[in-house]
Formats: sequence, C-alpha cells, structure tokens
Amino acid sequence: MGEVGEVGGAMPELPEVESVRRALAPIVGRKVLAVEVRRRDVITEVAGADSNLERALLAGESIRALHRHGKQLAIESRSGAVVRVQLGMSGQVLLGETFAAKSHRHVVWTLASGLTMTFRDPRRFGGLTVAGSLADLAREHWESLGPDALLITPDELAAGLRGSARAIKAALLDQSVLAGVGNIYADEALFESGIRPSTPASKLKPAQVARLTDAIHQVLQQAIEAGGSTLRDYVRPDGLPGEAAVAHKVYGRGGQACVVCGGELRRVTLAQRTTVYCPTCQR
DNA sequence: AGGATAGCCTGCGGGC
DNA sequence: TGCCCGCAGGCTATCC
Repeated sequence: MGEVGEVGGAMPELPEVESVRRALAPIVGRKVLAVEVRRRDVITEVAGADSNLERALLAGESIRALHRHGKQLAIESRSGAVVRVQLGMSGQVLLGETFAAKSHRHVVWTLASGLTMTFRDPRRFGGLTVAGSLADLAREHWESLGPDALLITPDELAAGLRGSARAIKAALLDQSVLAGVGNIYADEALFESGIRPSTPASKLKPAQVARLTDAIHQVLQQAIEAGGSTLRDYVRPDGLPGEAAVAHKVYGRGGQACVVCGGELRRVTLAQRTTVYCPTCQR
C-alpha cells in the first residue's frame, strides 16, 4: 500500500471534516496493529474508556465505522470503543507512509496491510478523545451539540435562535445551536441569504430563517462537492490541492467588490471574529 | 443561565 | 534578506 494522501487542512469546518471522513474509508474493516502516542496531552479520556491508552486508541481492534457530527469525527471499533477526532484549526489526519518527516505528528496508528494513519496538529487546538462507546461520547460531548448543519430544518434553526438577542453571526458560530458552521461558512451563508451579520438572532423573520437554512445547506454542500476547503494548503486524498474549487464570495474579501452589486465589502469584528458582508445586499 | 470573554498555540505574511 | 509582530480561529473554562 503506497501513499494514500493527506486528509484535512486548515480551518476545518463541516465540509472539510466530511471530506476527511470520506477519505478515511480505507481504514474501515482494518485491524489496528499498533498505536504510537508521541504526545499524550492531545488526548482526553471519557469515563469508561479503556485505562490502557493504546487500547483506548483502538490498538488490537478492527475499525467498524466512521461517524461525523458537525466538525467532529468519531472512529468506532468493532468492540464499540471510539476515538473522537477534533481538527481544531490546524489538525490533519494523514493516511500513508510518507509523512515521517513531518513535524507535530502526535499519534500514529499502524494498521493491517501496511497502512499508517497519523494525527498531526501543529497548533494543537484540536485533539483526540477516547471513549468506551458512542453512547458515552454522546453523553459527554455530542449531546450538547445542536443539529448537524447539513440536516438542520428551518424549524430547528428557528428554535435555536428563539429569544436570543445576540447577533445572528454569533449564534451561527455557537455549536450548541447548530453543529458544523465556522467563520467562513457563517459569512458565506449570511451573504447568500441577504442577512446582515449583526441582526439580532430573535429578530429574523420565518422567511429569513428558511432562506438562511437553505443557504447553510447550499454553501456546505457545495464545499463538500468541491472536495473540502478552498484554502491553499488543503490537499485532497488524490493529492491535488483543493484550492479554487469554490470561490468565497465574502470570506477574506473585505474591501473588495461585492460579486453581486459591485459595492465595497465591509470588514468588521463581530463575536470576536472577523466578519465580512455587503452593506447593500445584506439588510 | 445565557452570553461575553480570555486563552490556548504555531505558521505565515506584511512591513520595515 | 531577515526579523518582528500581528493575525488566524475552534473550543473550553471562567466570569458576569
């Protein structure tokens, strides 16, 4: 088995994580022969996880399935034990054998047939969580997440926004409202639905919530189909860069011309995050 | 108790 | 050319 590829890149939001999940398909059904923990502090344990860290990381197990909720990934073994992967800002999962020279390789799995999987994360905003079962992981972590952003309905989004005075941009970044949207796709979805990011969440009319829901689905789906991020250091499993697959219309374009009206896009800080919008198209 | 804020961490790009 | 500084931001803890 030669190099399979580099899976994951910068600024992972739902589409990037979904791309990683799909790209990890080769590990399903394979046995984990060994796990090397090079940096223990990237791993947290949920009560009930195997007290032996390598076993908790699925050493000796066969991989049964790959799950995703929002931006989080879970690798489930046949025994039911799971490893949650959070990519954070700079996390990657590498599949193949040609990555020994890379720095920040925190955990390395050796699987059957010579396949190697590596978790690397230079900034360490991400990490791994080991749990005895999906139910344990859900109880400790996933239950606090809102509906997955790809599946959320207008009614569910409306319920998450009800009574909330904060800006819609802040609400979209809140993973307990919906899971999977980060700064990039929040701005893109608000642009597509013509909603100003500073609008109080509870002030959105039902029609706006419906449009926003559609826009969230659309921008995420489009990004998944394009193979994940558009950012330059993202590399798809086939080794081709994902760059330029989708052009962001507002993210990173403050001061530039709106692709719809030609006006100047405005760059502000909202909810501690750089936010770009069109003052003409977004009311 | 919802919501705002701080802090974690490294790579990179702009400016000089 | 090379150095320095600011910025990027998902998530958790903490505070109000």
